[in-house]
This record gives sequence, C-alpha cells and structure tokens, in this order.
Amino acid sequence: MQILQEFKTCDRILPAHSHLYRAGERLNDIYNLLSGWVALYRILESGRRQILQVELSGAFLGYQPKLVDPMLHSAECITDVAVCVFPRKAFPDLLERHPVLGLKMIGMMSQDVVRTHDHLTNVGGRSGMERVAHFLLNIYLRLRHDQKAQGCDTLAMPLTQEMIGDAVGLTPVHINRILRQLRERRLVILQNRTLQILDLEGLRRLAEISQLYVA
Amino acid sequence: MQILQEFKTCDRILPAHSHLYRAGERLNDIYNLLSGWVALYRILESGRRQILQVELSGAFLGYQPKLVDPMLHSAECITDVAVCVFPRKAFPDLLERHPVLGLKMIGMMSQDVVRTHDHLTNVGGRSGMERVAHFLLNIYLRLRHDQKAQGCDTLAMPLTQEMIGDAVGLTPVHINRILRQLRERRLVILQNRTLQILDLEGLRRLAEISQLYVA
DNA sequence: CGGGTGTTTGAATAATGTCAAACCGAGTGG
DNA sequence: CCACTCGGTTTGACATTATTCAAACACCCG
Repeated sequence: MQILQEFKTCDRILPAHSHLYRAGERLNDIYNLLSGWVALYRILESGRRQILQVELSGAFLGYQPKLVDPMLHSAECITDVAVCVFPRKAFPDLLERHPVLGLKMIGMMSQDVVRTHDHLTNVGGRSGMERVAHFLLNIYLRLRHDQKAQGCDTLAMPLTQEMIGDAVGLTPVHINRILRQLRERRLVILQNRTLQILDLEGLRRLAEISQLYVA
Repeated sequence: MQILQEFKTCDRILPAHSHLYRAGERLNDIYNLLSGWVALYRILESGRRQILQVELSGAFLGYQPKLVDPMLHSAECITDVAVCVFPRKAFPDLLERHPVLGLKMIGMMSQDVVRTHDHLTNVGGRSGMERVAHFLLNIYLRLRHDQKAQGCDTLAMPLTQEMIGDAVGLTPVHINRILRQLRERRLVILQNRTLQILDLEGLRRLAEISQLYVA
C-alpha cells in the first residue's frame, strides 16, 4: 500500500453536505476515504433516493467498470471528510506495474459485492424493524471494528432519520415509529445524533447478524 | 482471455435444480458460466430467501474476498448449466503473471457491484409492480444483448413466480397478482414458462430503465 | 426573536402479507 | 388409459405493515 503513496495527487478536505461526485460526472480521480462518513446513492425518477452504501474510512470511492464512463451514482459527504486523491489515468498502468496491487483491488471490490449483497438481503428480506436494527448494528460493528474493540456502546451518528429511511427503503415517518419501538424494547436509543446500544445480543438476534463480514 | 484457457481444469455440466455451491462451503474452483441460468441466493433465519442475482452466460462465479473463506451465498442451477472450471489456488499466481487479467477481473467485479446496486435500488426504491417490471425487463434486455439484437420479443423463462418473489422481495401470491395486472395492462405476458414483451416502451417507462448498464 | 431543518404524533388510506382453497398440467404407477 | 400426486398457479377474504397527509414540536443558527 505504500506503493500507492507515491501516486497520490494530494489529500483533500470536504465539508459535510458537499458532494465528492455526482451521477453523470466523469471523474479524473479515485478516492481513498481517510475519515468521515460518505453516502453513495441514486435518485429514481420518482424522486425517491436509494442509499446504496454508507462508506466509512478505508473505503475506495470512484471506481467504475470503465474508468472513462460517467458515474452511475452520487457520493455525498455526511460529515466533514478527508480523502486521498489518486489520478484515474494512472491506474491501468499502475496495476500493470504492481500486480499485487491488482490482487488487493480485486479483494476490495469483492468485499464491496459482499457488503452490497448484505444490504440487499436486508432490504429485500426483512421486516421494517429488523431492517433498521440490522442497519444500525452494521454501522455500529464496523465503527467499533475500526477503533479496535473500544468497548464503548455509544457513538456519534450523523445520519438523519430520513437518510436511514433512504438506506433501508422506508418512509422517514415510519423510521421514526420503528425507532420508538426499538427504544421501548430497550434495544437501541437514537437521539441527539447519538446512537446508544442497550442490548447488543437482543439486537443481534433481531437483526440476525450471522456473517462476520465486518470490515 | 485465451490465457485463461490454459488454466482451466475442465468443463462441467450440471442439471437443473442442482447446486454449483452452497453457502458455507470452501470451494476449490472458480467458474465461468458458459450457458444456462444460475441463481445466487442467501437464506435468512426466518426461512425467507433472497435471490441476490440471476446470472446468465459469461458470469464469473465463486469469487470471494478471501479465496479460502467459505462462501456466503449459494448458487443454484435454474436450468441445465455448463461451466468452465478454474482451480482456485492458481489465481493469485495467475494474476501476478498476467496483470492485464487482473485489470479485466477488476472491471468485471465492479460491473458486479453496479448490477447489484441496480438490484438494490429496484428492491428498495420501487413499488411492487415497478419492481417486477424492472426485473423482467432487465433479464429480457440482458438476454437479447447476448443474442445480439435478435428482435424476438418472446423468450423461455425458467423462473417460477416464487423465484421472482424471492428476487424482488415480494410474496409469490403478490407476484401473481402483479403479473395479472401487467397482463391486463398489456405490458408483458408470462405464462407456460414463456415471457412475452408486449409493450417494450411502456415497460421501460414503468420500470424507468435509464442506465444502459446492460452487459 | 424568527426561520429552517429534523423529529414526533395522529388518523385515514394504500400496499403487501397471510391463510386457505381450488385449479391446472406434467409425470407416474397401476 | 386412468387415477393420482406434485409442484406451481390462481383467486378470495382478511390481517398486518407501511405510506400519506397534516399538524405540532424541538432545536440550532443567524
């Protein structure tokens, strides 16, 4: 990964609510997310938006089947964000020169596929409450994994209820009602932009997190 | 791609309803789908199953973030299937030796991501009828794309209504009612394992297929 | 002190799921 | 050739879940 360092153009800081890129744009760069939260999403003609993925630090952003094609989704910074910028053009060449890197990339992409499969399974296969539970738990686990098992059960949650709805395919009002139920059942509390896990095991059961695909 | 030919172990034929692999298995091989339909799916503890993807000829099957890890989903042959078999172990080495191939693989994987994003958007963001329309249209377009614009508007459809339900996240009964409506609205007819597109444009509008991601 | 964005709640409506039964066609064994 | 079963489809009545519309509320920011 140090190889990459030599190729990076620069680091860049983006404020919350700004866009890293938008659907339809042709990018010159590829990004590595250093810190902050980014939402990948698509807008349907109906006006609804589907959040495809919430990306946390470490993620690779901006890759496309054909590098010159326009992006099919948008990437919005939910919080302030820092990214490492790589020139898009250099990539094919770079990969030829360092095959190991290609292998690494393939691994990351297929990791991406798995994560998206998980999200799809969640949205397509579970009831509202299960969906929300799974979604929150997923984020909680990923964050805790990053910060190496810091046992804390409470964390900052920059997502609005509307965003959660856009992610799991439910109306914001409905999300609200579900959150109330989760609170009443003493599983999670989400308020003041803060997520507090009350009953990790109970949540796990409800959300039926089996795969430890966390990473 | 001819490089690959030298590495292939053999070709293999599988009958309909057999499994290429099951969740939890550690595979020795990676497959390239030569002909037939394969469904990738996961089973939830609730018993529901989510079809993650319907794969048609050309697809690469069996790749995983870590090649030695057990599979997270299952792959069932919907029709009789022919696959080309590659030894899993040879892959890292193979990629080191032929960097171009790595680039190709990355492209395919990211294609996979896009397709899954599309499916996710469909399931999470659209109403029942739109979902079914989009799903059927998607398959129709992919097949027609393979057989290079053979103008025929009718094709063999080996998926049961239950499978369609498992793919788009709806009950089989509901799928049935939706299919009736689609028939009554003279958009598609699906019966006797045959799919007939009556009004391509109308379907397109309903399903709001904008991206030409077909491939 | 506004004004805006996000949250919370209620009541009415629409979409989807559940249960149960009938039906239909293909294959099978008598 | 017939009865039979079996998987898949079709339909109805009803229960549940989620959406919509509307209003009140809370909070932060200028």
